[in-house]
Amino acid sequence: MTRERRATITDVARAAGVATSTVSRAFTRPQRVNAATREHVLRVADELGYVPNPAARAMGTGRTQTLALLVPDLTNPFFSGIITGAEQAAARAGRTLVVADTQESPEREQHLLTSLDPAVDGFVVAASRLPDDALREAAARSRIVLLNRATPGLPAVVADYESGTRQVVEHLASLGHRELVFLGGPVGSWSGARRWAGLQRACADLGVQAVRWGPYSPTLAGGPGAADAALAAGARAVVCHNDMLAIGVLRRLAERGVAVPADISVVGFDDIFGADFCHPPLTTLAERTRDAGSAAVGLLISAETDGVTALPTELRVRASSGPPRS
Amino acid sequence: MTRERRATITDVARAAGVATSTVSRAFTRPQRVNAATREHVLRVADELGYVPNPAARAMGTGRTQTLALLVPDLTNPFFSGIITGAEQAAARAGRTLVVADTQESPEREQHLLTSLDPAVDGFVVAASRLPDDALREAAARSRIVLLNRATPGLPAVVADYESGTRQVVEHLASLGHRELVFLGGPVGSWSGARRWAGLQRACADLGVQAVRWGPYSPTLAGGPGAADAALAAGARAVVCHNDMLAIGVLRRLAERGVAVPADISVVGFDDIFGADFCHPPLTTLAERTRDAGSAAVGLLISAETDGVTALPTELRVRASSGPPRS
DNA sequence: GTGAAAGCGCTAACAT
DNA sequence: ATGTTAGCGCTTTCAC
Repeated sequence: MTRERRATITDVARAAGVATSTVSRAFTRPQRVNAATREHVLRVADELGYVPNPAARAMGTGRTQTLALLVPDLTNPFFSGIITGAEQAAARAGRTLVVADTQESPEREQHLLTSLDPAVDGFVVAASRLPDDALREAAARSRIVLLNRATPGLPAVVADYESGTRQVVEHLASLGHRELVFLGGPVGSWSGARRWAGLQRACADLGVQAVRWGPYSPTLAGGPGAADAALAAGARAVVCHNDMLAIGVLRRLAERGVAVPADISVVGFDDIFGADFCHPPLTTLAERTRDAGSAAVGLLISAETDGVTALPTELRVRASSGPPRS
Repeated sequence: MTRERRATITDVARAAGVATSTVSRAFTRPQRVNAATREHVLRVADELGYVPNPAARAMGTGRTQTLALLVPDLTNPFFSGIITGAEQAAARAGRTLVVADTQESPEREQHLLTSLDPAVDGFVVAASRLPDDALREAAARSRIVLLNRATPGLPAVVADYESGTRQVVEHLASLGHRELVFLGGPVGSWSGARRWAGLQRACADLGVQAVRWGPYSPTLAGGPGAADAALAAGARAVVCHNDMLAIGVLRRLAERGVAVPADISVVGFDDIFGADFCHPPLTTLAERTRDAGSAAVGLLISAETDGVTALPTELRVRASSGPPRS
């Protein structure tokens, strides 16, 4: 099968009887070319099936009109919302989005940041696992917006964990809980640290005892270990690092015949797909992931160089939390 | 903040005291350059933080080392597996993957196929909504591999629906069901058509009555309408276009106090994230989406031009299906 | 084995 | 308003 050679700007120029620069302008600065000529050029281009070659365009301008989104785990539905939001915002702005999976690996994240650099105009890095100085160094080369991670000097979009964790604690306290266990995720997780810090502050204010256990894997697979530990210690309310872990915990508790929420209340973070139809439906702190994804892309495009955008969160109370059985 | 200018091949050549062509060769044809020179060049390049510019490379060669994946709906977890598999296969092969959402729109799919064309070396188009001739036309310009869609002349990766649907019908028949209702998805859906065709054949062979209703939206939102219709007609077993719809149906049945599976059995397709922890856990035909994604990318890279790869499916029997209450 | 030089398709001065 | 021309960073003949 022989593929047709793509029409170039030169082909269009020749067919339209104008210079290549006119064709170029007709596409990039329509107002800077006579209306009639523009019409004509555009029509000829269309007939020839001409589509500008972004690689060639990138060479002259240095801008690729492409943005990269780095996520730690493509299979985690939490990031689906972010991807969707980012993709929409990029598409709206006429940019192409490249999505890459860092597989929770700082090395791979670092590698992508350098190898993709010449190919893109900037990065949205979600839940970065990189140390602050590595991020700042990368930011000296490329435009970077952080998502659910913040470090001084870099623009970031984060969930408002301060208010969010307070909502969680108030909810549990109002149900009569006086102590809670935080089932923590990876030690290096920035959002995990913020969640725990917020919970602690809120607990202190509201007279609730809080302890942190873990780390547990922030996946369904982390559930059994976390659930067993909570059970062994007689916890009556657990707050999990994220929904994946929380759902894993729920499943393990069901296996072991433990009643939720009568025996133990379970709360998660993220409100991922599935949190409302697992059993029992999960009480969780919802983040506006679509908005976060599109906000991050927006910052990237507007060339923001600093500042933290905090997005509101919302506690979704479902059946996994309730008053402790006395 | 002034960003450092990226080192170019010229910088490396100058610093290493060789010609640019030697630097180029050191990267692209390591064996065609003296080992010592190569070492030296590579070391200098590393010191300068040189990373080849893919856009420039693309101009000379015409290959961008970038592949595009088009999906109808990024928020559908079914496609998460495909994205993951495709991304892994692309990364393994040193390619970059671009993911775009067609939003179930043939027009947008068409548009992406042409506008992205010069930017990528080929497309994986998942669950294409385009008519056969539009696909063939696109394939004359770009390299295309279809996923869960097939049309003569184009390479494709599909699930083995023939065997899969038979497993579904055998399962229901073995439980004592003598009739089933297929709650169909979008009319234009190729996989929907194959699923229905397979169900019909299997039903004919096994003496089961089958009727098709719909179309319903293949989303959670499609559930209520589909469930209500099934209920009104007294269906005892429904097979849904996909898991999203099936879970929507499940939720609606729960709302209406209908017992699953005693009153009605529900079966889905895809085994998406959540299918095993919704309530009751959903019996569904699992497709190997990760494998499908990576297989499609593999075909793209190996420049396959035709042939259908059928991937095995597996029925996951869970609690949503059972014998009808007599 | 290595260098010199000609493009790849496009944009952006600079002319006209 | 439009044409001319010089690159952008890299690969690739073609010489040496």
